Amino acid sequence: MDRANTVRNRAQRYGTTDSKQVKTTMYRSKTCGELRISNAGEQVTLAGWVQRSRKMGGMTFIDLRDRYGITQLVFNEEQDAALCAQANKLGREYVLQVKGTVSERYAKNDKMPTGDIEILVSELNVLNASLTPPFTIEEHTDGGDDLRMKYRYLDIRRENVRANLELRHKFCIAVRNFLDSKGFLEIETPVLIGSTPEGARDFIVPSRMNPGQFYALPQSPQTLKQLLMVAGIDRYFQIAKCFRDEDLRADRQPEFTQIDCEMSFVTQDDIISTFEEMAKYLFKEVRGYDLGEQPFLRLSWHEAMRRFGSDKPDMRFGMEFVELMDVLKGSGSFGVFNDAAYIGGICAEGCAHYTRKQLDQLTDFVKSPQIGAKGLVYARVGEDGSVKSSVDKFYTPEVLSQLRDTMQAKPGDLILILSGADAMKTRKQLCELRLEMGQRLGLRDKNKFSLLWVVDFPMFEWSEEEGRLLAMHHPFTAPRPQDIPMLDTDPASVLADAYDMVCNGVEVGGGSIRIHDAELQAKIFKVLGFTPERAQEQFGFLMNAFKYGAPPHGGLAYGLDRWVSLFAGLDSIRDCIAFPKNNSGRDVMLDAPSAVDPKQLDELKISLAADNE
RNA sequence: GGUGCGUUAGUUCAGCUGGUUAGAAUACAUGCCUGUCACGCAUGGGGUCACGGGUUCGAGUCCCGUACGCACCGCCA
Repeated sequence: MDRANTVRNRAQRYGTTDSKQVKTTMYRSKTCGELRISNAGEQVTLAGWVQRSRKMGGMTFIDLRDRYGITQLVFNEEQDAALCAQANKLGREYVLQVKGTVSERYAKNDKMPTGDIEILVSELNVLNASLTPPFTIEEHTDGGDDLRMKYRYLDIRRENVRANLELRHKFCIAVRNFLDSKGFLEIETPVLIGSTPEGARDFIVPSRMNPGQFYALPQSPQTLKQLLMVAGIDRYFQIAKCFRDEDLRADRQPEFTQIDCEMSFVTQDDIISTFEEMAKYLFKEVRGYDLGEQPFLRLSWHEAMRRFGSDKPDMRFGMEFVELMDVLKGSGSFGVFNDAAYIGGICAEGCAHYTRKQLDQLTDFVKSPQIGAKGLVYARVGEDGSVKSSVDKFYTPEVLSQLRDTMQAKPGDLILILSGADAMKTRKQLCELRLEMGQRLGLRDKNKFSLLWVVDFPMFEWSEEEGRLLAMHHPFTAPRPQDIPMLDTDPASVLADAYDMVCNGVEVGGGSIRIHDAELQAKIFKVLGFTPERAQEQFGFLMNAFKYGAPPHGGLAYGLDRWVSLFAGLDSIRDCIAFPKNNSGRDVMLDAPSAVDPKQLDELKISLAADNE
């Protein structure tokens, strides 16, 4: 890959800060990214870090780097032997200030924006020395993740990490511009709030002035933004830090950022159209990607599960599920299918040539512990339309032809089939297989984006662990008005006025119409297994507020880290967070969390269990 | 709470079926080199093979445990 081109493309794509915006200071008159051939002859002062130095006999070249780019410095022994000797002593990442003349290069480098010029240095100040960094400060570093996190301040000097942070900045500016133009007020809500047991585990913070009592950090500003609606704010947003004390993943951090929004006097359609417009604006403004005029596709949760086995389907490619119960159950002697509660297939176009080895790999994939399928049935469609499958001996050619026709498979296609006793579980397994095939066929292009809304989520889901219904979204979500009567008769079938925005198989935002009626809210808590006393104790502040004229309201929250990761094509949200936590929730740079001084614990009236000391 | 993979030079890694003094690349240091830009060439220093235990005549290599890292499942309203 041509490195200079990727740098230039990224600068265009991300709208990297124009270095000319950076004003002259005592330390420098120009940045390392802005000088061009038109500046030849100018006297300039630059400051930056030594990226690399090259000694060629009596000449020494140093690449000086700052946030804006790299400029080559040149020292010539014949012209100033003492200065050249000084330059030869400089190590990587030394901080320099240099004065000199911009001059046209004898040998130009068309791979870098400043490649036509160099600085003939007349004065060199070493502002600070540097130890040899533990990994190379380059786009393709030799450092592993752990080491990069420990020395994150060096990692951020790398052009691509810095570009991710710049992209994040651009994103936030665009968010503020859009929401401001729509009349939203940015309002900060507290970070020290009360603990609520519903949902994720809270991070808790002891209160010195109230011994034995604890604040909690918000999992989201949900209830506070609803109170702002009661307060008549009408349109609110906040770029809000949220905290959840759960296990981490590549796309999950214990503290993360939401674009949290709420609106009054709106229906689901009002919210969807507002935030769809916002999504299109952000894609165009920040990513330079045109999502077109068409409204996003909307799928009900049940339809998404039926057709893709997921509530966040990747719509960059088709390969929809085809249910095969009518075709394969009971029409042959294959016991596995005859006992199945669900049989579903996907059709991989042009994959009939897959070798036995490749098919075995796919079988191993679906049988792996994280997928957990029992086995994989496949059927190849030959060029003459004939079907050759792994279950040939159980079915007549007529049934297999019917399979081909039901799957709408063409000559050269490969049909992959999973079955199981639990329809939902099997669909999820088939979803994983679909994503794997999409990956293998190159259909999950990081530069292509496909968005949709998933709507009509179930209101509740059954928790085996707790033996009760839990709110699928959160307990403040309004049921669809037509489903409210079912709260008494069949709560598990009630659908919610809730919606998720999904991009490329990633949930990038979610929200709902909220309950604004104290009685309905009390009823939901009852369905969730709260006694009236406990509901009042934990959520009384909200239900009481509803009694003072709460307007109908609803909202949505975008996951900022996920948006930026998608825009930058990152595999992990860590790469767009300045100082992320590792897999175990540790900050390896600060070595946090850590034990505290016993004096601090005494002040808080906290004692630790013996086995923790 | 669980599963898988990993831990060897500053760094990224190789090291076979257990067998003499543990290698490569890169980084670092020194020297040569006047148009390099992944400069080149030569020389050199650099290792508690994560930790603890076990098997064995002998362990970087096999076994058990622990710690740490990454990915995933559970969990994440």
